[in-house]
Amino acid sequence: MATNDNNKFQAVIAHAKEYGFVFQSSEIYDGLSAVYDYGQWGSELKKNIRDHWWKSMTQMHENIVGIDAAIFMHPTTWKASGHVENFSDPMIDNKDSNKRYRVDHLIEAKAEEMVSENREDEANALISEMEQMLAKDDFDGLKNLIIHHNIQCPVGKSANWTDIRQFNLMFSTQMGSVSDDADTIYLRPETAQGIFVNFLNVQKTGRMKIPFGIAQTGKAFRNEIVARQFIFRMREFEQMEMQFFVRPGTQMEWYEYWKAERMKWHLSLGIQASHYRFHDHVKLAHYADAACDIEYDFPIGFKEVEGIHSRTDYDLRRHQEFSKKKLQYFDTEINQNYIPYVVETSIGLDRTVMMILSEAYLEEDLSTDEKKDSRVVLKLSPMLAPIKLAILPLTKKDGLPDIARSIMNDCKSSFRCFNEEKDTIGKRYRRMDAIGTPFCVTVDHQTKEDNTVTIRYRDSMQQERIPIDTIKNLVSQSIIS
RNA sequence: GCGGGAGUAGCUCAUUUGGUAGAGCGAUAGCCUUCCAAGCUAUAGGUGGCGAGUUCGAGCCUCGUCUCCCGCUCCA
Repeated sequence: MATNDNNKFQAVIAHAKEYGFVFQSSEIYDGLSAVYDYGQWGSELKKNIRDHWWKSMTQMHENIVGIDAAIFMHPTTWKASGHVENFSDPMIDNKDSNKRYRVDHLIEAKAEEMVSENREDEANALISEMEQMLAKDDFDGLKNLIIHHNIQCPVGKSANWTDIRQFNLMFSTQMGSVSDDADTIYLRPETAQGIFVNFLNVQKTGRMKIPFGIAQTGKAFRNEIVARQFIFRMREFEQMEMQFFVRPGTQMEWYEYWKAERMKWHLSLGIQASHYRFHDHVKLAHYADAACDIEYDFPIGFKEVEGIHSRTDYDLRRHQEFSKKKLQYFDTEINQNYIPYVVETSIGLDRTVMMILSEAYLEEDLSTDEKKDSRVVLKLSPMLAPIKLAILPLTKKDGLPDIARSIMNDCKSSFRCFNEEKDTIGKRYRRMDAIGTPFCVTVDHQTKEDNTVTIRYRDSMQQERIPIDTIKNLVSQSIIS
């Protein structure tokens, strides 16, 4: 069921800041809008998610290899991909209702209205006029079109419009010497194009046979008009993408395969199946012949975390046109040369962090008849937890810290450990709960007698005695992805 | 970006009609040595988001600016 619990969302955000997961960028300078930094535990969590994805996609799929392409790409890349054309939508605001609209959406709505009134000819004329103006970036002309046809705000029925403004979603910067006059380059708005332009390199040097995939994780940048909701929509964000190249005509079976495969991965994170759903796209992007999202039930409702798109041969075909290089594959099974079709899986890493935190965050009431008590716990999968094991001497005396230290030294090359002597044992347990540490072992006086410690499990809060020399293996087994 | 709300210590908040800021929790050090937060002592931490104006005097009034939250829009 979709929940809409804004308090929980705010609580998760506050917790993430308080316990060193996520900080606002440049906070001492009042921050930078919609840019965030990962702190000491957030960066561990994020890295663990990325590593798990990388292993699942490459190591566990013999026909998928990874690359790491640059953020800067030749400017023509973005002409070929369609981003120059499609990533800058003219917008207009209504001064009375304060609503903002995409100009093309407004005019298209008017055209549909005309069609419903049996004025098809007028509608077609309007659309073609609009398209000419859009192609020329003729904003004055477009505004005149809106005024001339008395297009009103759907909400307030007002025709009191601002001027039309362009919002380019790509960040640009200058580079020393790019050929000709095109010295403006863009920060990539998606990682996918780095894979497409390397298709031939990887296929030939890796002797890859279709079907095969290329995976990549990395930063992408979008100058969002409105970027909000914490790390859910950031201007600088990280994607984990895989482009799977297939024989034309087989794309739908691979599309279904990857829908199932990616959902399996999501469930491996330890998230309830009922918190996920597929959302099939009805209106498809210009490059797709099928598309869906995997949505997670955030405290603010179901939101997209991952997209799975059947991109046809659009990208490779466009790059072939613009680069004039043959981006084709000779399929010896059917003796044919073709441009491969592509099925893409594209997941937002930051959104996944947000998802994991939302799922794991729990405020538990531990009150008994005698005493009121509660705790905040992150029930993270051990595989993802920033710290795997806390090693706590019960007291600072009697040599207990030395024993704790030797356990620490024995384990820390295998996984992230944490050693702490301060405060009461209960307080230390609760602090570990708050950052999701799955295991705590406590060194007490009995340890000196028989080399055992108590291990305390985060989720159940139960304890049991185990020999010191079994600790490392127990924790190692639990964190295998 | 537009409209609405907000910004005082790490966190949650207080400071009567403008008279140069306090508490609890947290943190640090020590005591206690205790297996599930909230025992004792001490210490640190704020030019009141930032900048300007009005005033003898601004946390409080005015303007600008930055950031956050809610709605519109877009998407990974």
